Amino acid sequence: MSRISLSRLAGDRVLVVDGGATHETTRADLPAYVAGREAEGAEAADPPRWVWDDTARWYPPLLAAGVRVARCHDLRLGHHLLRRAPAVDPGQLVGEESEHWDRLGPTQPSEPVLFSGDDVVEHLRADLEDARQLAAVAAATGPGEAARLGLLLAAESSGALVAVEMTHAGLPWRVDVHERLLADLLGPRPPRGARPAGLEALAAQVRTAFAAPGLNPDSRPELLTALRRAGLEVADTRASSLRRLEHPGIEPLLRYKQLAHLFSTNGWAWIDQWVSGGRFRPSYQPAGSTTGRWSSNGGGALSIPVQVRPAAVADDGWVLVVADVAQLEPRVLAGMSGDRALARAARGADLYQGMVDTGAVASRNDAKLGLLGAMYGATSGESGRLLAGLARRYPDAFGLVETAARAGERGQVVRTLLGRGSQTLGEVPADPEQQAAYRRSWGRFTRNFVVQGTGAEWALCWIADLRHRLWALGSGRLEERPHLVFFLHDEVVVHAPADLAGQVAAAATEAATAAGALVFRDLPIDFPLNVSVVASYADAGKPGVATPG
DNA sequence: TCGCAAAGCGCC
DNA sequence: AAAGGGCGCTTTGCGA
Repeated sequence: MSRISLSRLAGDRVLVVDGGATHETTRADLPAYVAGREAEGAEAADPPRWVWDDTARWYPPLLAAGVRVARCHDLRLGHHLLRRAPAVDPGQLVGEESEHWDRLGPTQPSEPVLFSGDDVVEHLRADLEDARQLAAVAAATGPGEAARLGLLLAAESSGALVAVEMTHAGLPWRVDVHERLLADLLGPRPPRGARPAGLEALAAQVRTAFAAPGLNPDSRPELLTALRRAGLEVADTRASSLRRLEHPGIEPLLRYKQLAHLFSTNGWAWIDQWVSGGRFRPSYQPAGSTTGRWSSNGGGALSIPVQVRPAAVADDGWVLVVADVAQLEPRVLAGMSGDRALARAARGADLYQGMVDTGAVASRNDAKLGLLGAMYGATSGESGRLLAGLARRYPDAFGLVETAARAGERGQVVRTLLGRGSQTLGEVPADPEQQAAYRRSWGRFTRNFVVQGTGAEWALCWIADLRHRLWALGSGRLEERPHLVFFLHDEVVVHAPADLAGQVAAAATEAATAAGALVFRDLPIDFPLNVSVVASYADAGKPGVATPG
């Protein structure tokens, strides 16, 4: 496989290093060059791997020019990952310009790419950093570590490609449907700074019910005062607290809070800002979370509320294929711990039911409660009570999270299955009691880190594999073929021509199996998917069993 | 007047 | 029914 690195030089020149050969091109000529090498690679069934400082900077112009690449290596993500990887000697990453790579942050989508205050960072040599990263991986300590890290870097980089492609293609979004929904619930769009009529009417009801004529329901102190004056004892203004109260004003107040939230987070202003050309284009941040999960820094892609999902509608003649993994994290725990009993329970479509069927727990609810408690570090309540019994049934699985928790409490770094390391413990409080609480809290974090992080790795492998399968199903530009339009932790949405829906669904399932085999070689685990073929995202998962894991 | 923290709600 | 992990976003309230 050829590995071709690209670096920005002064002006609009680009340095291309292809093995031993070096030449220059320009930003304007780059798409044609990349397209040519991709075509050659496709013919030989061995596409090049493009090595660049930041996928979010190099890939958008290529896509805009109609050029899709098969694979890349994102040096920024790679550097960050390897610096924290316990199997890697950080000294391997030190060299010319390396301190700049240490400080490299994600590019902000709002930042104009051409303007940068730091000239050195703007012109880092990709080939030099690439050589260091390759050496660091090759020298990783421990059997199989280099291979696992290589897989992780490839998956992480592939995820970066997916992120840019999803922003490029966008999630199909029907503004007319969204606006009708808003109008039905809130009334017509109000002038800037004003409340919609629907909210104003509810606010009036609340004021009347609590005999508080001047009350602004958006103000927590004012609201608390009004509630107490009405004889209600309440510590805060959370909906869950309010729901416990008996008072005729509570119902309109809860309704007010719900609609006010919709208005401010996914109302007209949100549409103006994030939907264009019939597409919702959020900005994704691969590995934005310390566990390796993605985050998003614009548009709120991590929480497209159920309320507005009816507006996510496929184009005419197209469908949305929505696939999510049932109980991802418990399955990941089974795979990474090598726990045979839990793996056996994971064999069917419903892992929790599997635990009941093998006699480990009395009910499906107990299974869920107990496992979630183990992964999140519950200590008390119903969940805590179940832990001891489950720990005997699944010693390897429970042992793994328990070990991670103890390590975290001691201030040690923990790692995912493929080798991502956790950050180090922060400043520990001096007060003994506070210190103990802090350490326990950190232990809960590291306990969850190993499972959530490995789950993120499985998901990256899943979408990386799916991306290739989708590309092969069509022809033409990316957005003319079935393509990913949304990804969130354990769920994907593919926009596809209706006649390819069956093949897309099959591809998603095959990719899940492939990812399981890649990540959990020794103990392959089933990763059954719930797949829906729908016109609107809101209709996904309707007839199936909804059991987020 | 600005920036930040907390509250509160949404997603997995 | 709530608890336990990870996030983003908006508004409010407060201190500089």
